[in-house]
Amino acid sequence: MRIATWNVNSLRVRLPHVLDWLASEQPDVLALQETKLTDEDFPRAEIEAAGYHAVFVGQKTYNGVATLSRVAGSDATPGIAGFDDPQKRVLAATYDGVRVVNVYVPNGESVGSDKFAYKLDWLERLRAHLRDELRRHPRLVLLGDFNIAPEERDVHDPAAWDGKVLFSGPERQALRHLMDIGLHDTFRLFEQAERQYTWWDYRMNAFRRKLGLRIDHILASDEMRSACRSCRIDLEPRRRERPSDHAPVLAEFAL
DNA sequence: ATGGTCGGTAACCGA
Repeated sequence: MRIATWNVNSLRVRLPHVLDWLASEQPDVLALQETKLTDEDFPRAEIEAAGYHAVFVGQKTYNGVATLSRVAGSDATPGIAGFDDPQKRVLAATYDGVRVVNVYVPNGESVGSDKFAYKLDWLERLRAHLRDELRRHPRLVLLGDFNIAPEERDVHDPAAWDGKVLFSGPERQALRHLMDIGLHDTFRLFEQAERQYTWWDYRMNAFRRKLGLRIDHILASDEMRSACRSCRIDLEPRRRERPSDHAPVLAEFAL
């Protein structure tokens, strides 16, 4: 079972890239973030023509998540239980007994801002929610744009990013705290080359200069960790014309 | 040198 995540930064603009990537990589599940469109504008027909089912929860202009899949998902559940958040950032569904939780974690704007406080609060609510989900679903994958680089090796210049949003102490601690419930970074289960990132600022030729951060993750429960066989970042879509600022991440599970 | 580039939407906000 191949499970992937990709922040597309507007599904309307990136649909050709997504359709090409589905054809070339043929993931069983692809979690998309920042679709930036309402449910009525979701390109369902184009996705289905490519042989994929879709569940989605979106809004105008901002946020929005969608999960595409070869087989239809069941028990699709938007949001975090008990948290009436108008921002559409979470969508869970079950595929062949695997609970897949697709998240677009708040960006946080800058350390100390209101949006930063929202990000930390949001992560704590997600943690409580996932603890319950894990009890019900031992086979669980939590994936998406976390807007947090876990370690120094996930940042092109850790000294410059020290204390900055996406790499600040409170954010990294919140991510560790979330992973403490029993979630494992599939990327780090395997030997990886150095300086591998999933996001590069559009400005200053950051991608060409390899100035990135690894902020998109595929986390696996204990049972799914045991089944995980690989995890890699695909840079090919980021090299194309008019790319998303994020690259897709793909993990393979022996299921 | 505190900028820079995108996307969405219609003067800027969010990332």
